[in-house]
Amino acid sequence: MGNQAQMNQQDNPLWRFSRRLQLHSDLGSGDVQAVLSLPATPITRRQSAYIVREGDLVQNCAILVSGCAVRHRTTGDGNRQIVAVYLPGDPLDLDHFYLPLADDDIQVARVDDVQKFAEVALVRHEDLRELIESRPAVARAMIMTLLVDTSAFREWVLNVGQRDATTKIAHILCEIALRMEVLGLTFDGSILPLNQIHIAEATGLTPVHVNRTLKQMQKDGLIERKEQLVQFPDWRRLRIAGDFDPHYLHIQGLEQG
Amino acid sequence: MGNQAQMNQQDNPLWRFSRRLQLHSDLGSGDVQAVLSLPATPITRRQSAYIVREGDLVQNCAILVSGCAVRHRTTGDGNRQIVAVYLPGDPLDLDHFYLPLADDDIQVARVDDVQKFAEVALVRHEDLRELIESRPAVARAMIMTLLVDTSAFREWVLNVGQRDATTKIAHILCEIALRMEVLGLTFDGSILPLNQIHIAEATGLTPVHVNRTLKQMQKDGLIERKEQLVQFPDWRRLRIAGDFDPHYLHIQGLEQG
DNA sequence: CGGGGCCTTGAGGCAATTCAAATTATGTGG
DNA sequence: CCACATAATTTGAATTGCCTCAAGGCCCCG
Repeated sequence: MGNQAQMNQQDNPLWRFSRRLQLHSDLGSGDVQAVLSLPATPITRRQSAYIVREGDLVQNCAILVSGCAVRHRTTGDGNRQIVAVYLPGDPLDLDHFYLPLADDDIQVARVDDVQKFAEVALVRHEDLRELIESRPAVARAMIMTLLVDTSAFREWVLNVGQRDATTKIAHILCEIALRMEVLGLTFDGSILPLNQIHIAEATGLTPVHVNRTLKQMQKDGLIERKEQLVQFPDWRRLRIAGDFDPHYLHIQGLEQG
Repeated sequence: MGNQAQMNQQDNPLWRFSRRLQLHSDLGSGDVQAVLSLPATPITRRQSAYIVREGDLVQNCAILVSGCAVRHRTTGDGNRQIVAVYLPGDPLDLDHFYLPLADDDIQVARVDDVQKFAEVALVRHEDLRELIESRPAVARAMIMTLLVDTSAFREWVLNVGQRDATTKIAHILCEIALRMEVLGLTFDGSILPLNQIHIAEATGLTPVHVNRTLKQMQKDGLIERKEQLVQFPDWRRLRIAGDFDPHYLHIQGLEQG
């Protein structure tokens, strides 16, 4: 029965989300149950579909269940900058609960290879309000999650502003790899959720230069690539090359990788 | 008496802070009074002094009263990136209330010209907790303030990642000018709170290039300079040159500048 | 088997950097 | 109030990391 209950729990679309909340804050089992019991509407989105558009007045909070999404902003002359990458379990726009007018686009970056779509769970702001009013620990966990994302934004300002191409790319790879690992998504050996164009838009480089830099990183043994797979033969070296110190992600119980 | 009371109110070190909170959210007069009555310890800091250091376990929330401060992060090889500029009335680190381990430095960028120091009001987290527990509207206003800052971080990722030197600099000038105006600090004609090195660190450019770009902007009539003063002969042109759309600052009642 | 993503490669150009040094402000103590 | 130290701005010359433009190749999918 315990086993059965656990199986059911992992089938809950919000299961990874509950784990994500606990990366930064402790929740009681009642809190976790309350999160898992949130009324959530599952929706699916194809590759490149928008989940939120700049200017939307958002009524729901979207939580990524499968696939990968990116948040981006655009300059007046159309240049795109990715400001965040979202993985399964990540809330995409908790901020819109407090500030419902969206100022970024959120878009599917990668879909499930067999299903051909990404899954998102929508939670109405009203239901969310009820949850956080009855569960202060959950409210706290959500705010901490928001603030950790904020810390990551600042790290991205630094990454985009001060590092050279190789370091920028290595840094982003490290961040994604670590976050996947911590959420039980096992990056190493699995498929990189971003293509070279995404990496370009996330680092402020051109796709051409990303391509050349990846080539060079491969030659230097920093990464290995077979088709869509990206592997890290030497995690420590990549971390150093990417000037990556994960403290800005505020992950509980992470001493060193 | 009413006049007297108002005078006293403006002398309160937290007066501008209470106005800042109301930029994004409405507060009742009881809420405002509660904010103004917060026990705050005034401290002074000289030019370039640190208010918070990366790694600190912060016990207080710092609110800038006078002068200018910047928040920055540093790469492994010592390159600095400013990620935020703070003006009088801005809370410097509300985030540390929820996530007390600092991951940025916060430093005085400019002091009062006659007093030679910047003023900061320290509010103990304990007192802050009491306030937000008794005043939900204040709690909400603070979270919204945090999230507006977050939106600004994302705009900075875009600014640093995708725009050319002139646009980057014009954008930052616009942001600071607008924020000063909205807080009643009247930028135009007053002294720019940042020097060229700060602008360089905020835009990801070198000080040398910032200097050359400012020269060019002056020649093009985008800005005017007399000693420390920076003036904008044509606000509209600067806004366009800086690709500046203030919606990301979520300022209530701002239709267009 | 044709078309659309995505990746790859080459050649040339430029925006911004690096390095170096002079000039001008700002601040300090005698 | 001047002499000195320090910080900030300015200018020049040479270099380079990354971009632009352009085209070709691969693979998946209908």
